[in-house]
Amino acid sequence: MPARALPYRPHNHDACVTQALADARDICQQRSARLTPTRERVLELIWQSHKPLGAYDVLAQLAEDGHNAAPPTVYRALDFLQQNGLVHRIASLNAFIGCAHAGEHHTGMFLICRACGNVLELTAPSVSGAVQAAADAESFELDDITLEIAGLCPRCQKDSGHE
Amino acid sequence: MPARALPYRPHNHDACVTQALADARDICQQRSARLTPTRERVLELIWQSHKPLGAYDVLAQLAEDGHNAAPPTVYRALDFLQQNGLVHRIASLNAFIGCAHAGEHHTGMFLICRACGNVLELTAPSVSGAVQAAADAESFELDDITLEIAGLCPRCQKDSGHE
DNA sequence: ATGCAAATGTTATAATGTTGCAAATTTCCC
DNA sequence: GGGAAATTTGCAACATTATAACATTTGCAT
Repeated sequence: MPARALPYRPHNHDACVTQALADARDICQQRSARLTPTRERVLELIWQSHKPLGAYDVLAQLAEDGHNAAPPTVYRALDFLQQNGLVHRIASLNAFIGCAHAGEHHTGMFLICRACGNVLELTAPSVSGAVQAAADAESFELDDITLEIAGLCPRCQKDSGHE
Repeated sequence: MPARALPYRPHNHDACVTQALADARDICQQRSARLTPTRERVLELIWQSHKPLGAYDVLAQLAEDGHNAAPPTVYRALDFLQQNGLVHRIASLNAFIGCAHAGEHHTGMFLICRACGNVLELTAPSVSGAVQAAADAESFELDDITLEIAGLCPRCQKDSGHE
């Protein structure tokens, strides 16, 4: 039993957050990258759910903290977190989500439920392999893959049957 | 010899444009969708190269035509063209590119050269298959795939060796 | 011709993201 | 510890991308 698809199931989400923050601290330690309070707080905010958060949403939440931040503060924190593999940007949504495989050197693939908004990050070697092969066939030197799947998660498929 | 990867090679680009416009007229005819002058002109502008064009670039070019258009004009034309499978939006670039397989019911995969900016659209059944399988494995009902690969095209790989 | 639906025009505004520079903080080396 | 260098933050202004709302015009069928 794979215990997969956490975002789509009820779970103790505090554990997600705690784990993510602990991982982040470890990773930054290892790379001697500075996980400053603002950066850590932004990461925590991003992790508050499995729905991607826009930069301006983060900004608004910081404002609720009493932190009177401007957009560059948020974008810089997000850049840092991306650089260090702690969050991903979802291009099709202009939003950010906590990385579910921080540190692991992976190619993310995102299943985005257009009903509930939750996102599941997968690592699918067969997909990366096929993409790599397709790029090779064109002699294209692959650098970065954006792979975002929109659709309906299992839970929302059921829900749509009987409103 | 597959004669592939047209965008990355010298070619008679006027033929691309002519063909694209002819295809568009056919397709719109079949679907009784109205390819109005503005829409057709926007499509032509998008096809002026194999580099994706931003909505505001299109707007600027329309302005050069003497067409004093506002953003909604362009976005509406682009929406129409997307609806009818004539252009694709590249989410990672916020830009639009002519569809290389108009009418064919395909899942686009885009190889984006970060040096020259050209984009090659591929149809790779093995990739779509792997993606579909990965989605199935999570019981996710797939709706739409965004797959954009950034990297270096063959030509630009060579060029970067000897400035 | 008239009436309806689709398409376009127009104005304003929302949402997202960046630049540039100054001030503060941390690091690192002596 | 002291001080130069580098990193991080604050801040103001601005750039880019996209949409809302409503009026007007056009195409087309009756």
